[in-house]
Amino acid sequence: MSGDILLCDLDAFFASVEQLDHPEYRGKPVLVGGRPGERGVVATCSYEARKHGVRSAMPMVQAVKLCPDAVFLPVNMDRYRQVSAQVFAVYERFAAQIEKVSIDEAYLAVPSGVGVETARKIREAVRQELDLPVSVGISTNKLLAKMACELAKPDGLYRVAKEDMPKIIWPLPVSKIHGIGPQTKEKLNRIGVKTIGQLAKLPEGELIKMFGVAAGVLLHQRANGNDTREIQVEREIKSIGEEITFPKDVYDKDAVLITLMDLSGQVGYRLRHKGLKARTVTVKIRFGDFSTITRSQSLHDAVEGDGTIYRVVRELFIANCGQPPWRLVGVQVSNLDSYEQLSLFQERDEQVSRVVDKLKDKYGMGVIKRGSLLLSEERKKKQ
DNA sequence: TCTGGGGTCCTAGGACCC
DNA sequence: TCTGGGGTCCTAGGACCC
Repeated sequence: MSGDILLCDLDAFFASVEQLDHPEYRGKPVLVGGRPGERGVVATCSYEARKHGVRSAMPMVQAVKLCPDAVFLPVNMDRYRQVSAQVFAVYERFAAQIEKVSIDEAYLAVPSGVGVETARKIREAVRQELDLPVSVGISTNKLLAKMACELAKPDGLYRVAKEDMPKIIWPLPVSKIHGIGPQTKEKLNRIGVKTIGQLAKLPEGELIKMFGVAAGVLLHQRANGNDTREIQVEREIKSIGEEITFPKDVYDKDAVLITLMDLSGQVGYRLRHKGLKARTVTVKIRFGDFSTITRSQSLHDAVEGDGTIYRVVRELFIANCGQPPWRLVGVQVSNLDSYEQLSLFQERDEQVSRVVDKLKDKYGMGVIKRGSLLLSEERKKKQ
């Protein structure tokens, strides 16, 4: 299948939406993320903030030092999802095949040769109708479209042809390749490989020795601009999880269990809404020293009820919780099966969970907290 | 400086089976 | 008496991305 691939990436998306909703923030450094002074990181920052050295994923305390006069805002995910849907509706007018990568990023497949023209129209439409900047990279495969988009930012459009590789792509550092993170970069730098061009000339066998077959072959291909990944319109969900970092480290096991019960409920709710059941339940524990473990259990029968999920979570936590303090806990389900029709003998827990879901749908997530029930149960057990 | 939350994919070892 | 080889599933951890 040949054609043009576009990567559309909304610039500083969360910050841009905030500047859209609050015109008084335009032209100012805007930081969206955790609250300053508390635990948390920068989710997105406007380009005005980037001038001060602020980056996404940076701890908030550090960002405050770099840019104390910035506008600090919490993440308003519902709003961003809403705007994202509007943007994707625009994309649909210009491409039949769209792969949603994330809330602010999508690959579009368009006929060969019309990439630049389509990109121009998309940028214009998104700007006119939604007043948002979107950068677009154009090429013949996903990898090069992604790299082109990096060169297009901010608020631009850029096309990279395969023939342009040596001139435009090869001088760039290896870390610019999608999939090369800090570890891989460091490993390559140690053998003197700094640029993509140097990586491209390295024998494939060498890379396989260093990184194993899968990663070695991939690195060799990517450095040479080869990428056969197709646009995936429908992507199957593999796991659903919720986790939380406590505002302060917790020493009270019962308090952690209450949190785990709430997280189990949130995960179960999302699971049932997707029409799925899970065969594997995982609990994640991060300790005060930031060391982190995960413990999982696969079950004979797939589960979907909040109580069933929590029972496994509770057992796993109690058996593996080590010594306090705890910094973070999480609940994840995987090994997902699509949902079967209710049997006549469905568990009571599943019935209860569905009633709870209906209430949550109607009145919002906050309406029912089973945690408080748990606390009294835990206390009873102790007495 | 003190490190979020949502994911995907890969590796490696061990259990178990034929 | 000296212990193959392949396949699958499970578990834990790590790299990476947005």
